[in-house]
Amino acid sequence: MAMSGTDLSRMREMNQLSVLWALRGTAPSTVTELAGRTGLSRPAADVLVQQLVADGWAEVEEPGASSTVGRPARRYRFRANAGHVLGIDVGVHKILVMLCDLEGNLVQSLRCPADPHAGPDERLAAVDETIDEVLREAGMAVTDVWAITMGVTGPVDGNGRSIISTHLPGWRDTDPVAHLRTRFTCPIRVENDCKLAAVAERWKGVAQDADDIVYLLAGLRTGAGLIIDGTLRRGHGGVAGEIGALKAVRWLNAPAHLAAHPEVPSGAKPGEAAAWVFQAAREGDSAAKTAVQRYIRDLAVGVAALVLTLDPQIVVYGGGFSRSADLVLDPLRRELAKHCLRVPELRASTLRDEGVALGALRLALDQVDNTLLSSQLAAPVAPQFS
Amino acid sequence: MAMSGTDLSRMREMNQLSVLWALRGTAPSTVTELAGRTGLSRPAADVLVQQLVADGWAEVEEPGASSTVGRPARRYRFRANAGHVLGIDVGVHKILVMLCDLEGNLVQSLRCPADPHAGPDERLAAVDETIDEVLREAGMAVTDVWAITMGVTGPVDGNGRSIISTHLPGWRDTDPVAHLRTRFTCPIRVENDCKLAAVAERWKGVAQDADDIVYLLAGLRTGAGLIIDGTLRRGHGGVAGEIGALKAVRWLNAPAHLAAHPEVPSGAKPGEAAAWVFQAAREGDSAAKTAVQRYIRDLAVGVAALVLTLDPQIVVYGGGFSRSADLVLDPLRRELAKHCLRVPELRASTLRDEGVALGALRLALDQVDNTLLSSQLAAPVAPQFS
DNA sequence: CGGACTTAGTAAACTGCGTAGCATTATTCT
DNA sequence: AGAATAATGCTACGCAGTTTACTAAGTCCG
Repeated sequence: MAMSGTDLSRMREMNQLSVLWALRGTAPSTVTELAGRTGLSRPAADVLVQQLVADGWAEVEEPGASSTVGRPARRYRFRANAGHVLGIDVGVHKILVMLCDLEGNLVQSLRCPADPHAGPDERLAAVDETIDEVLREAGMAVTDVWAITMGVTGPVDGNGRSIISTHLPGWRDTDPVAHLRTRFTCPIRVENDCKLAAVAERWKGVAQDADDIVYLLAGLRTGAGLIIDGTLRRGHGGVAGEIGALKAVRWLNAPAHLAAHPEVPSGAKPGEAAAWVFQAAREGDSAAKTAVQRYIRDLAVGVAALVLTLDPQIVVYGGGFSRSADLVLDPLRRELAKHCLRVPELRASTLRDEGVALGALRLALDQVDNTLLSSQLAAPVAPQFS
Repeated sequence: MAMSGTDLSRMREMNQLSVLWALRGTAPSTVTELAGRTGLSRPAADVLVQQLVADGWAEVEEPGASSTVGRPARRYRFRANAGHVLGIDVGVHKILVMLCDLEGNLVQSLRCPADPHAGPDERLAAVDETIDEVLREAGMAVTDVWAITMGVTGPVDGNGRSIISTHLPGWRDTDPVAHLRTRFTCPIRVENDCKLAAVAERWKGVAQDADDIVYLLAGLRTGAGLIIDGTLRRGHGGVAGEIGALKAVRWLNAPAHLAAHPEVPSGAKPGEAAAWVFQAAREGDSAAKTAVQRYIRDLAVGVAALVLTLDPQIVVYGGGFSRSADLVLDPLRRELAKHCLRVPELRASTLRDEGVALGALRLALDQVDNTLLSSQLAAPVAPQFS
């Protein structure tokens, strides 16, 4: 609560920001609309929006065919393409790079397969190539990128370095932020994949209406991302949500139930085996149904621990297994009812394998908002460093 | 981020608040000091602080013997006794009422024993009597109280009604907020005791330096209160932290280990039995040491679940058993090291049985800050309703 | 003991910002 | 074509904080 005194120039800054926020995320607006939305008088809104145009934050749309009586109004539009941000999902098997503008509209994206055994140098080189390709196709230069967020598996510290464990080979000794800094001068952030996917659900997924969310990344590995009071929570050391480490919580073993089915086609990869068991269960195979049941029973203990701790409004079931959410949600809900005082809503993610990259985009956009659009409002150029 | 436009009158309001915040919690200040602290010019700080004096928020201290060169300055002081708040701890065995001024200085407090079997009407009557006695001794009228927060055992919903379970007999069907509203028109809040004690640790306890805190109320019942990013978290339904409900977490049984010692003096109450076992363990009794060990082992599972979920900076061990923290902290730390990825600091509370009431005071003060000292700054009178 | 020095308090002029109100302009309706 | 409607542009106004200058009230030192 360290309020500080304000003078007139700061007031103008605030009002300019207020107009800018009123401009964003809406259809092109007239000055009168802006005045109404900001609570400012029309002349004030007018000079402020014209300043925004002069600075390059907004652009004018001259009146066309008017549909109503009276003099047609000029409309002003936020220049969403003044800058762009990158969201990157570095997975074990794939790399996904997305580029969007300042309003979050997807401009370009590219998925490229990755060698699961590739070391950090090789993997980062593949990331670089994918980024280059995306920028090339979008016709962007390096300086058009205002922020980058990258998602990786496993816990990450405040500096973006992997700690404790990760399934990216050799990643423990890598500093991906430093790598990206050799090419980009904008703010760069590296974050855990579950946490990013959680952010994505609140942004464009099934949890847009909630402020307290537990997101489950369910696949061969199970992880969680937590949003409390609308904000992603990392914990003091960046390992919030890693409930699977508790021995009483059988998250490590839970997916093993699925692989243990006796009739799984030999030679199937683990992920395919799980999908096969889910399908068999859907078709009535009783051994498969038992396997799924056991998986859910073990999964539920960890989810219950998270739910009892946080009392969220919504639990989102995402990750690779969310394609089989039809088999999981109802039994999981019943299991949770056994454990929890208050059972939250349970929803299946619909973001498929794009959640991590989308969440990365959102965090990068947040970074831009905090750096450029809050404290001081300069002309639109890429912010430096973080 | 719904920024709204500002005009000059609002700017003055903000600056007045800024001066008020600069005035609070510090020694009486000169205008020059205020100007420096707020970033305003000296004339501006001057007229603003004089307005605060006129409104009754501040008072002047005429210059006395000056210790430095130059003309001695008038000093201005926040009028902390312009209003007061009540913090109430309604326990099973006792009622504790505290009264403090707007800067949090304790003005009066009174503890009075309660009949464990008393019903809600009788208990609330005792609360009323204790409040009256405190106000009488402090020479305060009902209208001098600007906010009240009351702590009770067990989960509480957003309206202050007990849900799920509580150990106050008959409390489920009581509306304590409505009861207090018959006498007080100020904002009233009823909150779970663990949560309040957590708030107290961050305010005046051992966790003043942390923003992410797990507080354990350890006694015959075990409970938890969570502070994340400096804010008390209730969860969507008010049951955040109730990890003890999980069967894999043996919090219900954990204290039973202490009572099960074969040589506990017969006729001892459960609380005394636990204290006896702790003392015996301290003196080397091996059966007692085993009992404590088992208690800690079971306690640790639940704590680990909370810690793994939230990754806090500090875990505070409070509640009735915190007198025996010397026996608990080190073994608990070792147990946590087995379960957790990152072991947080573990500290013992020093607030004895005053934590709940202190936390209640703090929340009541927060309420005053939000109502009176933030949006609009009227003359100092008690806010109405909540 | 008195003048130089330091700091506080006060009053004026100045600048900047948003508001209110009115004239002007562009379009539709009759 | 003229009335009605709604946006735009312009000017005078009031208010808040800053700057600057000056006065008041102390201390320090020769």
